[in-house]
Amino acid sequence: MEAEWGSQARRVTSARTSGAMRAVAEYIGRSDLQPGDCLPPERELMAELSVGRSTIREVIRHWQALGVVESRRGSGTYLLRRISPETMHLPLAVDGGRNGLLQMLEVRRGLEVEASALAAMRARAADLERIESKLLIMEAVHREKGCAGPEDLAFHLSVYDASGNPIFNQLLSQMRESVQILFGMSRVRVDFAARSFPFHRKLFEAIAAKDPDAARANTLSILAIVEEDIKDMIR
Amino acid sequence: MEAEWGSQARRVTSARTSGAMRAVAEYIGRSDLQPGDCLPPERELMAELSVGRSTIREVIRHWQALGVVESRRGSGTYLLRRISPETMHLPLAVDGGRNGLLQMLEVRRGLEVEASALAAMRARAADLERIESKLLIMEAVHREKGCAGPEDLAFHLSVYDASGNPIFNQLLSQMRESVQILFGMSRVRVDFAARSFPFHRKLFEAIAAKDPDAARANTLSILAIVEEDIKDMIR
DNA sequence: AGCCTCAAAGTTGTCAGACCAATTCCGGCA
DNA sequence: TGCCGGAATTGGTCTGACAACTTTGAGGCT
Repeated sequence: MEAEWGSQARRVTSARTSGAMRAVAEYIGRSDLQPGDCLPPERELMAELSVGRSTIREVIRHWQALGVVESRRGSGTYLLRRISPETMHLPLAVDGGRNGLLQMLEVRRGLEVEASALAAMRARAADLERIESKLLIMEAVHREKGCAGPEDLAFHLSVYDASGNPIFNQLLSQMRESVQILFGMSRVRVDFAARSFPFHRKLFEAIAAKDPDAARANTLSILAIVEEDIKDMIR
Repeated sequence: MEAEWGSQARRVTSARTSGAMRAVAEYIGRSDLQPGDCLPPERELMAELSVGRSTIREVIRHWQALGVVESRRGSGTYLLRRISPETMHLPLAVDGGRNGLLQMLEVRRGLEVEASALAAMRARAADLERIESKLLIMEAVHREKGCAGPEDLAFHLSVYDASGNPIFNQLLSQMRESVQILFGMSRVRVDFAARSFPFHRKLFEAIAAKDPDAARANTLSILAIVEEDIKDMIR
């Protein structure tokens, strides 16, 4: 027995273009092109798919908008991320300015908390080792220089990885990048988020103890400090 | 005093196209076009911006890929979401298939929990009224038919709105749609997630009591049931 | 041999014009 | 009034051409 749950699909691209889009996605999925490699030139794709060049260009523009490829004039079109025909794309529009930054931080909080909880539930010995090593590096650098930007990032990335869900890594990495762009040129005070420093060890301990709730709580503590400092800076 | 925090930006579009993209974004931002309204025809934009039609079309393809506009052959190009030149776009790629579905559900859990917590912190009287009315409708339909798909959706959407952060609505709506597409044609058992039904009232009460932690917990309860049923179905 | 210069080839960016296909609009007809 | 059919409008695609830029490699110089 079934019931309508409420949804609608619409055709959004015409036949040839969507066909070419699928073809390109299949080509990328089938080929062993790695990010950074060069796609075949437009004229070649055009001949291979038996479509006009404008159609090929619109397909490329589409993938470009989704961050899958990058075109360099005079050189070629380069793959940025591997995709396959089954890949789903969720374009996210975020307002610029103070407001968008704060909104994005709230979204990031939700993701970060869940990633930590998952890491606590699923981290294996190897994951814990990796996280702890990043933590030790971070603590050392922090003691020496008073801050530890890249090392902090490395620590959190290792937590995302331990969650076993690559989407968190992808989403949060992009959000961090966007936050820095909104900041303007990725420069911050040396003591940025320094007060969050002790909580990183507590987060690690919660993950090691396989305690999702404690991991959630400590992540919230870290982010509360980070967000407070960010709000200070954008004043 | 400053410190490098680690980031890089790159040029990705050429002069005319990016200029036209900005111009279209400005046009949309300045005009009072609402979602659903029709943009000027390509030939008109072409003349107005003094660029070739192919350039205009590539710009439109770009916004189309990002879900901002939709083109209908013979009719016109329609605005789906308002943007301005300051809007940032974070396209995310999610693997399809069973695995991708489960991963997406985990991401959704993080977002949904945070949205509920924010709603509990910020919901005003009008928001609570809206949420309660959706809840009552949902309960009524549920008692009558045994399920309440669209009404359940309406309830959750009102919670997202009460969070005061439109990104949650945008992301979660897209994820729900994607989940349904992965499901195959949006048809489910009539008793889908029926056991989560009582927790909806508890969630509302937590929000009304301005208790973020209770809101988090009840949202987790709802999602645990939903995820369990989904896992049953995709077996 | 090694390095520099520069022209040729290759590639993306853009324009113009034409035609097709789908939709919409409007006037005439019953 | 209401229906119908053709004209106008609009997006979709192809073709050919040229511009702007990068890469490559041959040739010459040291």
